[in-house]
Amino acid sequence: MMEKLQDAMEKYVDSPSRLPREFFTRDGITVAKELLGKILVHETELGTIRGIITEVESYMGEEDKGSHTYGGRRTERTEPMYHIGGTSYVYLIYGMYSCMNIACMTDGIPQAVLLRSVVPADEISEKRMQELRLRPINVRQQKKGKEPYTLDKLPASIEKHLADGPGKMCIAMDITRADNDIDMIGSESFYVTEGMEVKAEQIKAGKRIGIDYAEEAADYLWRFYL
DNA sequence: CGGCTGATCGTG
DNA sequence: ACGATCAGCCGA
Repeated sequence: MMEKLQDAMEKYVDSPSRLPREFFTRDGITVAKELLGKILVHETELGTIRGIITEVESYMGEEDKGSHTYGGRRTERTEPMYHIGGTSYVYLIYGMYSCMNIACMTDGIPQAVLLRSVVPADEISEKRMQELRLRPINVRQQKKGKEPYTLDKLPASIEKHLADGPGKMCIAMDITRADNDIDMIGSESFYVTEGMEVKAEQIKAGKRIGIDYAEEAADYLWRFYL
């Protein structure tokens, strides 16, 4: 596939280092907090897309009632969570959206960080995110017989909420189940790099979203955001 | 801004 | 049957 000149130039001018294995082979809370401000990079059909990570959640293994691995549920779906730190776990939620996590710790310990939100790291990434977000919305517009939206006429749902949720983030960065169970330390097209400096006092904490069934674990402050 | 609803399908 | 969700619509 041809690499666009713009991407080649960006890499030449600015190629921050990729996070190493040791970054991810730590506990899910430490990794979650430290991922804030780092850059998620996906090289797609549209070109390279870079997002600054601004919101994450920790899922803490077989004892965590909020986790897919609660009680030791090791199935075909949850298998990537059991893999070594730095492995992606992308799954389908509500039949139509993807959610992306990065496994932590070593093999056999299913802790992970759910990536919930990013903001574009540069102008070209923002454009590409907008284009990707337009697609499913315009499919619906088409069905309703309405005019499709364009980059010049973005709906409010994209203008104000480009990638601020796990499903929206995956659409904006073209992350699908094709990106599941990938070792992000070695991948040429899907990885995390150093990003902006984040001080401890910039990190806020809150309850995790959408796990009301998790009893006492629903109240743990394992959601972190800038 | 907060609340509500329908959409949609792999998983166990 | 059930979600680690979202867009669009409504009312304040």
